[in-house]
Amino acid sequence: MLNEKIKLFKALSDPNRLRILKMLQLKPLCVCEVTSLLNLATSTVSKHLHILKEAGFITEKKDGKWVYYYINNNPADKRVNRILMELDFWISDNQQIISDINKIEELDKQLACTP
Amino acid sequence: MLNEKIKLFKALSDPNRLRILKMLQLKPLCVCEVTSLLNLATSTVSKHLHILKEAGFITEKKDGKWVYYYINNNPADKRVNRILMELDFWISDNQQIISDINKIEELDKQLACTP
DNA sequence: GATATATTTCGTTAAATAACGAAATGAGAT
DNA sequence: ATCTCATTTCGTTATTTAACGAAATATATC
Repeated sequence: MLNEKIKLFKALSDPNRLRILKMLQLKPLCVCEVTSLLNLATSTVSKHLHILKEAGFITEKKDGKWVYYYINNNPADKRVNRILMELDFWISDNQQIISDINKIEELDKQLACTP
Repeated sequence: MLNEKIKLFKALSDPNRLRILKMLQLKPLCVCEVTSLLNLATSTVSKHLHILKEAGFITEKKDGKWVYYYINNNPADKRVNRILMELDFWISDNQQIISDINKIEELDKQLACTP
């Protein structure tokens, strides 16, 4: 079904989801860290992560109390792999992305994941 | 702006627009031909074509009474070029697309573009 | 210039999407 | 077993998107 093929493009059609992908390429992050970086409601972030996972871009793994999200290193869909490999080609030179990456460096998990 | 980068993915996030791209790769078509093939309202098709044009995938050229749409051979955005070059990679093996292509072969312009 | 006809624009409707906060869930820590 | 959080689900709202038909526009042809 053509609608199935499109899922991938739809997943990439949101600024926040692209930001998440780039973040996770730097290192795996738990939901609360991503939430802190995007400054969105946790429920919203959770949904974005779900969409990215369904499309095959990311995977999750529990670690202690937290669920960490990872870039998927073994995507079933070769197109997903291509996009992940060439992500910079598709969303290069973006100020928002650069700022995100800087924030990740100085991210204090203790602070980000405690109310 | 990240929203600008996304325009390309959004343009690809619709089944009918992907069908149009593949059709035009076979040969240029006027709006009424595309309309006849997609079986949608002409106004709807016109909008899809506009979105594809805005994203840089296609160009238009008047010929007689008709406006013909072409795959853009000189996209300003290198990403657009990549997608056009590798379109089969992104939407391969789709029954709908195959059926469209068959219909184009036996398309009678006279019939398609006259009420 | 008038007419016929293809195409675009406009206004509306229905469906999909993104966001929020609150409530429910689930898994580790006590 | 209970408690404590992080996470997900639910219900709602606002925005965006896709579709239609009717009306407006534009352009060959007569």
